Amino acid sequence: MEITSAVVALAALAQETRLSVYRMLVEAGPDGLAAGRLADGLSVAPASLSFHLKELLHAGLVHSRQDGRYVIYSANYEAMNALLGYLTENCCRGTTAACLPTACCEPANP
Amino acid sequence: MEITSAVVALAALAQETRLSVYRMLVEAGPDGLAAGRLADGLSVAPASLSFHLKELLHAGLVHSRQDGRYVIYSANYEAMNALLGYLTENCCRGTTAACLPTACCEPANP
DNA sequence: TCCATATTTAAACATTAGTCAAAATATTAA
DNA sequence: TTAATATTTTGACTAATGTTTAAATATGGA
Repeated sequence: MEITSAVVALAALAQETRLSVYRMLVEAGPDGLAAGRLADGLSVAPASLSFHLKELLHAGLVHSRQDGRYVIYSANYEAMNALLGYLTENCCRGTTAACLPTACCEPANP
Repeated sequence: MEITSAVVALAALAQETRLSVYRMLVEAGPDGLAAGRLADGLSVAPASLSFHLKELLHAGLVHSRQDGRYVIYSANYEAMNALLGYLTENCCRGTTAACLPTACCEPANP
């Protein structure tokens, strides 16, 4: 992963509405949710939601597909994993056993 | 984890210099690196680096400690893990077995 | 004490991001 | 075709972000 795309992805998630949308989609699973569902669930104005969904799309964090008059959004799990991998890459130069997201290195010495 | 602190952490990482600094610290391990080392390694002006380190500190992503005339920064691995956990929380409602960063859910259906 | 090194702070400036209101586009149903 | 629903686009406005230069603070050694 390139640092530029990591920055774009992180910036996309670094906003409360978008992070909420994203987490809703992560929880929803591969089937995703219609834009209107997201707008209702989060009480966001449609125009605002559309703006944020475009950011998430542009960052490659979500997919969208047209379904009749609805547009269904879903999380891009591959992108998510690539991002998490990028953040923890070469953690502690691999010297610590459990250098994974759920237990990435020991706490720093006090 | 609160959404507010997640947003602050993500915003802190959503900038090329800060992301580079952070990854350098993640790789360095608990011992950390002096500010000057980071500035040299990344060719960033000291004032600019200081600004970014403050952001990372404020976001809780790094620790700092004074060591003589140096200030040593190190990654806060607990904060990192909390953030990654927050992003993948309740992924696919738990219906998919391998719902973890290294393999978070199956790809969305095409 | 005085000087050099290490780091932070402050101020000014240009750039970018988010929100809102209004209008535009697309799809379905009557 | 007309009306209603779903979503996106545009433009205007305010606020926040990142860079640079210069000065300030702190530590260690001559």
